[in-house]
Amino acid sequence: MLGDRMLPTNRFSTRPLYLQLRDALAERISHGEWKPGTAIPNESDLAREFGVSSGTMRKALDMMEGEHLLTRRQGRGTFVNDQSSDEMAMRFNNVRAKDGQRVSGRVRTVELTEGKANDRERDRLGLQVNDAVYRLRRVRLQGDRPFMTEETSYPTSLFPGLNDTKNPSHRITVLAQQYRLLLGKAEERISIGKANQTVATELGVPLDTPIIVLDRVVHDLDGRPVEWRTGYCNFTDQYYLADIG
Amino acid sequence: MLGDRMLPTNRFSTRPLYLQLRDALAERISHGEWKPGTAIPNESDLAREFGVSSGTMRKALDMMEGEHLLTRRQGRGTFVNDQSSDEMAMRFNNVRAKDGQRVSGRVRTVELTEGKANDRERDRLGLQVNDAVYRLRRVRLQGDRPFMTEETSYPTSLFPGLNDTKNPSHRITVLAQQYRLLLGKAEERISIGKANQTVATELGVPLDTPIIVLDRVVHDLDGRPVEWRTGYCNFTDQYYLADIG
DNA sequence: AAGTGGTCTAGACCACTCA
DNA sequence: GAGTGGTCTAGACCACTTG
Repeated sequence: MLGDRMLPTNRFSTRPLYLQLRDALAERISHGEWKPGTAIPNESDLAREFGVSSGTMRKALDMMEGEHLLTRRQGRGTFVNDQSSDEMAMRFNNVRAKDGQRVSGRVRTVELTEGKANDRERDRLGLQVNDAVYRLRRVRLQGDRPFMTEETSYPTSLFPGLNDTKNPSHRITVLAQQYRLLLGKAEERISIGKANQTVATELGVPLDTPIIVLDRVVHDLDGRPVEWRTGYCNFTDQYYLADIG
Repeated sequence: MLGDRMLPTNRFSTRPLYLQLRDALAERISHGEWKPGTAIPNESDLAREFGVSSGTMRKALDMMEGEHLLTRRQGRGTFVNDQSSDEMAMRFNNVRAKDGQRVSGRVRTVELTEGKANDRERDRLGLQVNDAVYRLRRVRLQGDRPFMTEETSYPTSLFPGLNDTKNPSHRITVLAQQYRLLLGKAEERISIGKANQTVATELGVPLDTPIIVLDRVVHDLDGRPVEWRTGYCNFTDQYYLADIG
């Protein structure tokens, strides 16, 4: 029982305890109380601390493992995932080289600007009329060959001061960790298009070359849009791999 | 405890009980003992029948719900999913109309043939040199306009007599249910291509028109490939939506 | 009111890792 | 051998649906 200690769970709420626990533990991660890569207390200690049974605590921890916040290893412990690791960064990247390997490659940042969100940005990012965004243009290269040029928009409210950063990461997982956001799901729309002048120049292909357009929105754990990216891909040596589960 | 009754779980196996239970219950579905759309016994009755605690039985049932085999509804019961329902059929279809709705549309079957699996079929379907496949060619239409032409291969060993069927379903979920297969995950490779003569004719577009190529393998619950489909899409009014979890 | 799944408890024992 | 997560038990109580 909670007794009279002040803990972030509420016995009188109708929200299931294990969800309240998840929220409380997730907050410890996003607030930096539990740091990436470190171990957290074991299940029974946490259960005692929060005044719940270990089964209920386990349900919360298992859920968080499914949300890529934690990794549990039998005999070792429970660890906070480092979102800047390659493994976590690749979660949202479904572009593969012909050999099946995920493509990370080098990235060249072309431009960073700030402005009022336009119609499409407001739609995709769920913003209001006067909300502002940061816009980044980048080119991704495999070896020396550019295969994707992208335009990315971030709500300024979620990434304050991003424009003052020297080299803002091109990985949304890294940015999110720096700005203490926990990422959840994403969706990506894939269609076909033609290279306009800008895209053609940056990809080094003729004007009107057929290209793949990737339109991706990444959300945080609560479903709020965090990043909108439009990528223009010359998929001569790559393909997109969608897992259907 | 199991006592001396013969039940398909084994206390001496190292495989966790809840996984053995899942297998046993899945078998009841695939064998037709539990029919699509019907309710199965409640949790505590099942637990008693198998001689396990209700918590362990629950873990198996929850897992099967995650595998789209069952649907559980508080106050009502646990039901076997009907894989021929629209909802289940749409699981593997990520093609959307511009308005965001899933595209089902009409389907025209062009050709059904049988033959030895070629190199790519053996690769994608994990077949041996002398294994045979059924091949189906179809055209999918939205309204009166064809937007995808597809070539699909099925191992004959999994779909015996498919060539004698009058109108074999174009939905893998329906075929699987008819042939008592339980479906698991799928992966889809998306790339860009050009319409060859056949594709151009069937889609009603000029030769060499840029098209989206969808290369999909559907597996059963045990990970065995069940269907390989290559779709050639004229995505003027559609796009592909990938969920990233 | 009866029956269902959903949550929660308070343990026990096992499998695995590491000093 | 001490400590961890993974499995399993045998219940209790709650929320929801239906006759």
